[in-house]
Amino acid sequence: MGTYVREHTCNMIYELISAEGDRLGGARAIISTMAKPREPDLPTNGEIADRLELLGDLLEIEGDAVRHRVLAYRRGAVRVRSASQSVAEMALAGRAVDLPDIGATLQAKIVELATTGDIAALARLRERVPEGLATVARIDGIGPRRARALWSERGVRDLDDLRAVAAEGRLKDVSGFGPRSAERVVAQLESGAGPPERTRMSLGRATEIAEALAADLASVPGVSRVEVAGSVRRGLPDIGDIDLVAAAADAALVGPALAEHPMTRAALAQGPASAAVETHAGIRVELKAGPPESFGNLLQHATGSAAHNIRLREIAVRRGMSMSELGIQMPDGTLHRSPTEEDVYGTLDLPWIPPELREDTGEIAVAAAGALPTLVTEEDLRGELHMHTDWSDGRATLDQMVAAAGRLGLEYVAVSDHSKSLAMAGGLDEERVRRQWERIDELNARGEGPQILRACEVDILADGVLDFEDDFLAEFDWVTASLHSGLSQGSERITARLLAAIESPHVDAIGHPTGRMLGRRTGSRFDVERVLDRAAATGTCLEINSQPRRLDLPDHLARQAIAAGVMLVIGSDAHSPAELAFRRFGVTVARRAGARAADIANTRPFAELVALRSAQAAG
DNA sequence: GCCGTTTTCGGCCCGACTGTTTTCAGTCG
Repeated sequence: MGTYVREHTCNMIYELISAEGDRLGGARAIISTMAKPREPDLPTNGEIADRLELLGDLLEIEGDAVRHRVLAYRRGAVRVRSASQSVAEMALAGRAVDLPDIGATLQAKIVELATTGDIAALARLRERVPEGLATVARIDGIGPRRARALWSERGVRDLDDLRAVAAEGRLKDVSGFGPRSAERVVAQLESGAGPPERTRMSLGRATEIAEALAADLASVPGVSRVEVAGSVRRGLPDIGDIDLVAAAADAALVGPALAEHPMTRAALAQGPASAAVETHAGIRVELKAGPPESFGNLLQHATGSAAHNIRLREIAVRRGMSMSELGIQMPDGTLHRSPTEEDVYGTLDLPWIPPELREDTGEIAVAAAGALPTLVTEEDLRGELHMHTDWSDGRATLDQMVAAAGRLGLEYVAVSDHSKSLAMAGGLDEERVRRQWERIDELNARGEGPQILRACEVDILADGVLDFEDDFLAEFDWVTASLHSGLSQGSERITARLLAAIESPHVDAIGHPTGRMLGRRTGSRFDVERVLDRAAATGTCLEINSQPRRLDLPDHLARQAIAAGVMLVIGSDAHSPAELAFRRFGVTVARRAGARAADIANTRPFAELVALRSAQAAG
């Protein structure tokens, strides 16, 4: 019965998603791009998106095109960039039009790019408008109109021309420019040219800064509530800016408090309803403030994503309403203000949608059908199955780690230090493992605190052999197998190593399956379809590693794993007591993947986990 | 250029902040 309901709900969601036009179609996409090598001569999604964007930019700078035509190119570019399949392949098969925002015209242009290497319309446009102006227009405070003015009034065709004009002090008389904006452009050109790459940081670091600021601003007199919004609240793995919202009787009080905060390096903007600053950590913080009566509207608006909000506003418009951060203008002209987000969504006849799902990937249709899953929460986690002690590369003792897990209310905890081949991390050989077990047995004998599992993070060696013999592995309560070396091997070898571990009757989970490190290295390539298929068949769990630099599996693969019937585990990979708190980020990834508690193995009591494990050993 | 639970034509999300064209356009999120 339970199983039926679960699968039925899952299928329903999947069908709705498919009906939405493959917006959640990461699954098939990843399979096709990772299972077989992409045709080497086809343009990547990024290259296609760059061309479409350039087409839109140059059209806009030229100034003759209908504004919405420009926007259509830009929307198409965004959609192509975020697509998880090869859009060139899709276009060649006539299926790119299945993507939202891609029509017959854009598909034809993508086919043209894929087959001839260029787009004729773009080539003609380049003859009329200098390509370099697109870069000029991307400078902070310039934009297409001013770029066109620079071109027509000063003959500026690229960044170098702009530098020359600026150096001669001939910027300030260009229409649209005053002394302030000229100064701003000059400053940018001097500080290393071009549009600056804004600092990005991990979700973990951004969350820390955002929550500290929110707590401090909440104590400002007259402020009743401050919440973290934006991409931090949606749980994206890497963060470009921090959004905060405040409820205050007088909104104008909050901005100055942010500007004067010790973390603030420079104020960027300041108005009665919003403020922006840059912190010493180099990240931009946006603050919006409003009255408590419409706090729900403000929080919903600032949480985004932009695409999700646009979709909602379109729904509102179709019903004769108009939606903004101030409230929802009803058909009779009154402004309906919502103190809570539930009321905002309710006004559109939708259930509240968890922030982690607000990416315009089909979640609104799922919500409208009443088929949103109840997502897993941190409170659902009963045990920790991946953490280290100072027996290997952890920074705290076994006793300290176990005690910390106990304080978090965990029922069971796996002591899973590295195996012998990972010498760099002080990996344990069989003898040291047995000594560690003696200590575990002593602690368990006391009957206090969480149940401690004999566990390990065993290396999957470069040839696919596990770092411990089968007989020895059989003695552990929980075995996580991970790749730590040879991560750049080809897809075939990585796949073979993962499959070897998955097929072992003693391996319970695969740790950080892709090996990605955010901002440092992309994950290993492997045959996702085969790995998921065998993991499901053998009952081997795949880990969502909660370390902010890993977050691995990534959300799209976790979603695909759930659809394939694979059980997931959320592991902190903690190397200190404080890092056990990273579990919240693993939970966030799981939620972005649409995971319910039932999809996560360590939401179960240990007895059930043992049953799962013995079923696997028997099967 | 895209798209349809009012539409295959006629629309297309919304407001804040900044600087400058002193009543608003450009830019941004």
